[in-house]
Amino acid sequence: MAAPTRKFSRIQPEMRREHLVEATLRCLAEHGHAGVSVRKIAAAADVSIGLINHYYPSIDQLISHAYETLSGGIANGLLEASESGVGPRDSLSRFIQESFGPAVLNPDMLGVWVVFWSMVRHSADMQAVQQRTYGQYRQVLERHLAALARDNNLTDINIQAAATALNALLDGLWLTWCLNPQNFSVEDGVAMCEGWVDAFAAGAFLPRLKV
Amino acid sequence: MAAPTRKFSRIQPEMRREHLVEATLRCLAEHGHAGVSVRKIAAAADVSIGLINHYYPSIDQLISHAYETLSGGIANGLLEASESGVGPRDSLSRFIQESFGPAVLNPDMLGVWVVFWSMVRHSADMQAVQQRTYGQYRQVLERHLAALARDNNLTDINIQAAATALNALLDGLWLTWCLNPQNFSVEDGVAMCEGWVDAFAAGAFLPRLKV
DNA sequence: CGCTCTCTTGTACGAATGTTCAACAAGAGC
DNA sequence: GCTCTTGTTGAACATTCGTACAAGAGAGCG
Repeated sequence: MAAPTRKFSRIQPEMRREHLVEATLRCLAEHGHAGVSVRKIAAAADVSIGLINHYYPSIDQLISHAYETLSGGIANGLLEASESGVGPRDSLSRFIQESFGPAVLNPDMLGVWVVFWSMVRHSADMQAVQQRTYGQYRQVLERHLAALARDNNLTDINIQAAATALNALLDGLWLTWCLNPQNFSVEDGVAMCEGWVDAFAAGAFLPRLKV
Repeated sequence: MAAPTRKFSRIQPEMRREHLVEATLRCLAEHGHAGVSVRKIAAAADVSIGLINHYYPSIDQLISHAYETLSGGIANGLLEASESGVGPRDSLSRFIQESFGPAVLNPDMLGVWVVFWSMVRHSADMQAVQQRTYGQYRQVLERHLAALARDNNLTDINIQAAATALNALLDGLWLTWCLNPQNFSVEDGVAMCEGWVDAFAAGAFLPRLKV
């Protein structure tokens, strides 16, 4: 009578890992820190509890892998967006626009990042991922800022510090907005960042950021 | 022979609450999210497990109280520091200096704030504390920035957006530094913020931040 | 001194946690 | 069609969690 329903299906390890990471991110976005749970993630991925530990010896490694995946995805999005610009000034505008896009600026995401940050201090793996991805972000900004400085005949400026500042402004606005989206509008956020880049191009930061 | 050692001592409710909050902050700084534990906090405060629940019906309320205490303390420190300045420009410098002082810029603190932020989304109490304290920070910045704008004959500038941006720059640098203190030096951090204020005073943001 | 109030203690309980492991079954290879 | 590999399952374990609650003990007051 009842057809013997398939109890589970096999998937290639690579696919399964991707599948688990995706479920992890969904779980963290929904439950925040409470989502760091083998059982909750297993339920979100619709697999058994044991399968998680089959692929990841400990749950920390799954979280770490999810961190790397999310960071890499966003870094790629920002890189692609900025590369599509014509000239450094336009590239920076696209970087800013993408930073305030729905994929990045999302209150649900705050719950995810907060989990990651909380683990950076106690996990060497997470520290490594953090440093690598932060380096990626800043490197992209440094390249465009350096080109912009050259275009505007700005010399002896500390590009690394400038990229750090712009990145911090973006991060700070992101954090502020995620904690309470009513703090400011997306347009104002973009305007504040664009204003910073304009000021940079005009040499407004030169006196403080000499190399 | 052995003197009957006192098993515990009574303290006035107000003092006890302060004592518990202090232990909570120490616990969060040391253990991060794992520090959100009645047992760990009780051990840190050297009291019994039950006493926590005597003063706080649920642990969330203790965390919320700790959030309010820490935020209020830092807000007071920043307010006092900035009030000691002569004129708006100096006040802002002192605000910046204090923001990069050891009481605020401390990697241990990141673990504490991360716990608070993670609870903001799911707790109305925490949301209320967040909005109140963020308003305090920004209000102080708005006052000094408005005075500085007046001194420099800048009109029709969106002071609220400017305060948001400066606050975000401070927060973003704080976050970046706490995640990895080797990202930049404190002096560079101060320089980037001072540079932003200089650019603001020079009217560099006027085109983007018209009211 | 003794009474009383309540601050404080510590056990108890059910629920949820991460990890382990033996058993099952899907699907490729022959 | 059979075998074998291994992806997958789910029960079991010790641990930790937050909260409840009855009993104990400090300290002020009569």
